Amino acid sequence: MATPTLEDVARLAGVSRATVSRVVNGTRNVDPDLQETVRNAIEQTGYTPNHAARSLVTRRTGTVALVISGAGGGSDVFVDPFFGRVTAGVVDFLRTRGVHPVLMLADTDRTRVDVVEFLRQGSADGALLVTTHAAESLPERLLAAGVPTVLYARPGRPMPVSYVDLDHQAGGRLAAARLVELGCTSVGAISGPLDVLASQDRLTGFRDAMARNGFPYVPVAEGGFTAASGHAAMGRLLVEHPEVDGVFAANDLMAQGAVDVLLEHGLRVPQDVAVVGFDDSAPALACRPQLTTVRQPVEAMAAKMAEVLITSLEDPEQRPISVIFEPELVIRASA
Amino acid sequence: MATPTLEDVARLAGVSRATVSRVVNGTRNVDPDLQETVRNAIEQTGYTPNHAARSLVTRRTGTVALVISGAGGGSDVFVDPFFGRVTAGVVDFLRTRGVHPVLMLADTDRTRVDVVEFLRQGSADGALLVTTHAAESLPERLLAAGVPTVLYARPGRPMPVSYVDLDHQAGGRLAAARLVELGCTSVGAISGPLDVLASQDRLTGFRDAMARNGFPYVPVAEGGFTAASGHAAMGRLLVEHPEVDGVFAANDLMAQGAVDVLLEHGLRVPQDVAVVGFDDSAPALACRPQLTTVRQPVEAMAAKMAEVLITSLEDPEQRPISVIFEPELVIRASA
DNA sequence: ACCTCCTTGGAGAGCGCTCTCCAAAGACTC
DNA sequence: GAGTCTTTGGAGAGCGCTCTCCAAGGAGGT
Repeated sequence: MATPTLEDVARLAGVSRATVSRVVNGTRNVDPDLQETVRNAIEQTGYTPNHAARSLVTRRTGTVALVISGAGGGSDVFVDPFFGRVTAGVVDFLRTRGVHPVLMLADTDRTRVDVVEFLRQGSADGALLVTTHAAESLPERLLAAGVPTVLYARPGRPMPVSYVDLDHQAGGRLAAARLVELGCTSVGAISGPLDVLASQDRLTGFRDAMARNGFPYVPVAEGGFTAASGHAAMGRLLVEHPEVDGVFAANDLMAQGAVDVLLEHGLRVPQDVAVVGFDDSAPALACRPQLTTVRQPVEAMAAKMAEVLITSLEDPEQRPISVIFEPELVIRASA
Repeated sequence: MATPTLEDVARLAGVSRATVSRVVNGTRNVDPDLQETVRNAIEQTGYTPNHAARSLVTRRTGTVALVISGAGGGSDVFVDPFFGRVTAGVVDFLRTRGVHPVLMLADTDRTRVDVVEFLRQGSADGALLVTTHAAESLPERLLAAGVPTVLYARPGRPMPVSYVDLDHQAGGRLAAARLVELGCTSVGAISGPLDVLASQDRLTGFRDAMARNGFPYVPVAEGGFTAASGHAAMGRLLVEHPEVDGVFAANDLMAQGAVDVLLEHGLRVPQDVAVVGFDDSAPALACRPQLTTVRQPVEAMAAKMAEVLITSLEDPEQRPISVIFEPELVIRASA
């Protein structure tokens, strides 16, 4: 048996297609008795509205694209707990609005084109773009295609697009203040990739605050936001500055790697070297000692991002919005 | 300007709508010169096929639902690296086929109904269901609704549905063999939630193998697949069996929690107590000492799940398929 | 040269829904 | 009680696409 259509329900209920549509969508007034009849007919036929047909006329799909633009490496972005947290936040908000996210990875030019195509086809109503690299071209492409878009993180070049972001510099300052407070005399930093705005900002904030506290120079080793890269970066730092007694790592994964190296070298954390991480994600708690870290409320930020998109979908005339979140220092054992 | 339609392209190229459609979709032969003309017209108008319209007639959407049925708790399922790995595997395969996953959480009855509705509306072509609890009702609901479905993990009750799974019992046996090989004389197990088939199977396999090796009784503490629950379970085990020198934890997160407790009690791992985890996910590597663990090839399994769904979408007459993966022991430092 | 077969383009009928318009009928005003 | 306004249901025109059918023309067989 073919799936029942509006027509079938209408015939069974003895009304017009329009009336059934009104009952289903709750638009306009429909006589209560008639409504009852229609509902029965729906029940009896097991009718479900066809999404494609509806979508064709309303020009709405009820889905949004959640685009994750890990620069380098395919689907292994998911090993970073960051993306899981973003996903969680987005899903958490969208589900309250009956909207569903379709997950897309944009890591090559080909896939970036796919994303734009996808949106232009009207397969989704808008895009949530989580990108790290400042040079990412998707924001402008999406903008050019007229796709409602919200970014996680400010765009590399100024453009009229909504975004949510963290005050990364403030986060860097928080970390510096903690190390200074602990009386560290020789501090170093493990930064994220420097083509990522957030990395630059965290470092800038950290350096500025250190400078204001009498540390004009801070040695920096660049990492790649992975535990292994943090491990390597800490190793380099240690070779050049064996006297280091305070380290700021630009995310928890790298902090974890750094702690490992320190321990391997027989140094105690935090007694010999204090370590401050960034993000406050799962590794911060799993790490021994547990990490003192700068909290980024990823879930809340992601949820906000979804919220901004939904509102701008409802009112297309709305101007771009930006929401900046404040980081927070979470003191645990490592610093 | 309104978005261009097939009609616009056809008019510009001086051909019929059908011809443009043929060029776009590559169906049937079209004269090369004409093709060229049409392609130019497409280029010129900036035409993109409308997804809803196409979907309405083809009855295909090019998306599948990736349903994650964490029993208890909303979107925090993503803190478990397991789901990130599943997502990665699924995305990795689907992208090669131009199919996109829409992420859905089924944690309440309401959301379960939503999932079924979603599929019945034809918003997606099929469902990938990742569920842990044996009592999950979605498989039968989906089956009843005639939705092509593939499960990650065998269904709680036998039913004609495709699935991929791991030989969890073999995994349990692998862990047992390792502890026996190390000469442990008093072993305990931290199981997963016992309403999860995989937990039961891992435990059964472990117990059977231990029994065959002269350990008729193995004390068990039930955990909940989180680090905290592993911590608590290990604590209980230690109270009742302070002499324990070998532990099998049913996933890495719990193993990590267990190791923490052991260390807190001044016990050395693996010298005093050997610990074997399960999954070989990120925490296994992050843990100090790094975990010896039973590897579950989650990404490959998830990719296979997607593949099975795609093939059954292509051939709806196909009978259910099941694919069982073999676990593997990964020896690191903890055992 | 006639007939058949194959290739290729066009016409047009939907796919299932929403929504604008219109008409009918009841509720008002004065 | 006539005219006006306000409900509420039905008719029907699309939304943009695919795909079946048909016709035209060229190739091949006899």
